[in-house]
Amino acid sequence: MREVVKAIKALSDETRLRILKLLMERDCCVCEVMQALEISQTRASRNLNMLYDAGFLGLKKDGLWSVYSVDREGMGEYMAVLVDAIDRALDGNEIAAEDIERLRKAERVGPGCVKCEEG
Amino acid sequence: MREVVKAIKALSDETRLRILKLLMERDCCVCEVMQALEISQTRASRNLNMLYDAGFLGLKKDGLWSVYSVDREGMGEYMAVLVDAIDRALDGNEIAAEDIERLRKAERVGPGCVKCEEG
DNA sequence: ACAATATATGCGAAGTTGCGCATATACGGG
DNA sequence: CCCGTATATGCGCAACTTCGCATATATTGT
Repeated sequence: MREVVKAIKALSDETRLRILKLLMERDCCVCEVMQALEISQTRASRNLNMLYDAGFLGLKKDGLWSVYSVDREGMGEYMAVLVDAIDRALDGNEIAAEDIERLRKAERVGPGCVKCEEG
Repeated sequence: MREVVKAIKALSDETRLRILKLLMERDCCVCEVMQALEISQTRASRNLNMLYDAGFLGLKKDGLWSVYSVDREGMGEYMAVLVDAIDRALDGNEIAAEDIERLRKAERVGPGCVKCEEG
């Protein structure tokens, strides 16, 4: 029961839903998530970690980068169903679409980059 | 997006997951939920209302009683998927099973009843 | 109209969450 | 080994949540 609540709590936040939807598009490192969602590094890192901690995401270190991905095999069966429900619920959502659009232009650069200063 | 977050937030609490699972067993009035979950009247009423407000439950007034039910037709399609996921996740869960067991012995009585005083 | 009962709600206290700031950690290049 | 870069984290504050108490509201029977 505790685990189930934890999983759902991980999904009960707009930032994390946007991240999850973004990662369904493709795997991302923290700085790409920052740019796509136009949020701070702390915020991106923390929320990614919450989804990871709840078991929704996989993490692969690639040099300096932490690359997160939606881990459909690793998560419990009911969690995959939850992910599908969210995917469906946010299909065509404007905010999510804008996030994905910005992801296209994102680069693997960090806090000091021009794009992040602008926001 | 706001609606989706609201729906998931409504599910992100142990009490409300127990209530939802209980109502999948059968429709209940507030006092039955109180007894089954061994929680206060305020707590039962408030959490039922949150699930109702998010669109998961239907409400039918029957005299003095407010009878809540899982409203699969009324809710959005993705919400029904969420409900199914939770049903699956809590299948065989001990706490949920005990709630259902107590529901069998529950009666339509209110705050002043012996059963509620005991808890 | 009044009493009894089932449910809803305003308010406040205690706990939790989200997140910015500053800083720590980890990694690769020179 | 030192520096620059990408990510993680301790701390603290502001906002939000949960829930009990007391009370309000609604409904039924007399």
